[in-house]
Amino acid sequence: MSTIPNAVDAEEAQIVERIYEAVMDQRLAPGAKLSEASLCEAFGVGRMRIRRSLLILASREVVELQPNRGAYVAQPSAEQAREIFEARLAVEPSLVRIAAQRVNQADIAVLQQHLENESLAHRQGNRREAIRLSGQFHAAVAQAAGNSVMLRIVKDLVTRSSIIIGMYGDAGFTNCRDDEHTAIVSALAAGDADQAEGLMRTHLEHITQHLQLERAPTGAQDLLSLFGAGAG
Amino acid sequence: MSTIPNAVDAEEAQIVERIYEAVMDQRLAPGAKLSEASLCEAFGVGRMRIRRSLLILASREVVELQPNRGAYVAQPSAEQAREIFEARLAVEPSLVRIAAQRVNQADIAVLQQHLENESLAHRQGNRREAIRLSGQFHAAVAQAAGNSVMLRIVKDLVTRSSIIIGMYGDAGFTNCRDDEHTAIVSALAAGDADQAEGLMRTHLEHITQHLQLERAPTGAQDLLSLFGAGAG
DNA sequence: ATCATGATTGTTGTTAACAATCGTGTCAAC
DNA sequence: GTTGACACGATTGTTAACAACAATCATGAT
Repeated sequence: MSTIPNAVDAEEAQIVERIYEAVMDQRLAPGAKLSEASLCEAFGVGRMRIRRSLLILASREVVELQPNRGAYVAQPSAEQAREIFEARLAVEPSLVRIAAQRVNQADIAVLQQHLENESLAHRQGNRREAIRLSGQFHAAVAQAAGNSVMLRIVKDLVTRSSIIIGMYGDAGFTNCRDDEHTAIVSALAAGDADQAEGLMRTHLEHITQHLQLERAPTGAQDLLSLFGAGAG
Repeated sequence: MSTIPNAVDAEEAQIVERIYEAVMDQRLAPGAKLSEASLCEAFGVGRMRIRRSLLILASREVVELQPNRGAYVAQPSAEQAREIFEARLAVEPSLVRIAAQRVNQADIAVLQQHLENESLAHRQGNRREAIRLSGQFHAAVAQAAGNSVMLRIVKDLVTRSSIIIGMYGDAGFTNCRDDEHTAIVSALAAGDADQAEGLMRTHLEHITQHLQLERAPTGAQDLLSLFGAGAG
């Protein structure tokens, strides 16, 4: 599902996508520094590519560019967190309604496969994969709705949500409860738009309820071990 | 209302914003070429700034970056047009509902001032200003809703809508009918969320109905006369 | 006359060196 | 012992020159 920015360059899009995913499954903590030199080494590309990638990520507000200081993984404020989840509550119920009216058998199969993968990751205790898939489920719904514009919007919101959950979420709480995902897919398979919309709304409300919007940021990390030498 | 991208640089943000607005009020036609040299001359800045600005615009899909060919104002396909208006129909009714629940007297005053300005531009026959304000009304609603994340989303969608209307719209049709805007503001002032939502929905459906999704692109233009020598 | 071919020109992409800025550690003064 | 200034090192920002690519136009063959 390479839902990368505008078709600037394949290599560049891949860099953006990998940082995106690293942020999404919390391998990159909020506030982590993304120095140009480290990224150059990690991805084995010139400084220009890194610079452009960081600018794209900044324009999506996944990283913050501090002038003369460098790039850092974004640390949304409590107010921004509120706005992001309010946006999701405004967008995703409508989105799943659209999906319910448009899905075909193949889309359902894809979603069910996704549920399977989520369940597997949970059973295997693969926390990172579970987090990543949990977030990507919402993007998969957008994909099923057949609207790439909304897909992009949801993907950005979900990624920033992962950061927020990392900052303000309960300790053991990952991202979503997958049984709620299962219920949504069931409603989609039944073509019940009302139910799907309602389930999505309550699902998002559940996530929001597990946030404690008074917290402190985390630390930095090592980039080379994440991206360098065949890790993707 | 400087709702520019991430706080990269004031000068850069201004360049992005001005191109944004030029696209929005159709001074820059769909498919118009944005050569680096012309923009450097027009804005009086180095190539690097222009390059970064174009990348930001491309990541918002307002311009298209063709490798080794340059930057062009985007030309959304009929399918993309459908998706964009479907997204607006999914987002903006929910947004105006939020606004209805949250607006205070000052917000209403701002919106009414906006209606005033729209009306004035219409009466004066200032077509460009009318188009610009007509689009910005929807951003103003997002502002009234107090959600900067959704403001950003709506602003991007509205800008791309302007391109679409330029490509696929009826001849005399500008952007929105401002009496519908007036009705929405009235509903907001009355705090009637249901009515506001319904009015926004029908308003967007009206716009969609005035599109003829089978057309050809337009031509190119002169950039220096647009941005150069004190024109903004 | 039309089409293919090749040089030319203009534009974009890339690189590397340089300049500016910020954070840190050291040293002296209080 | 703490605080301030200063200098050093590291990182980012900028510029300019160069390379690569695409479009255009002229040329010549069919």
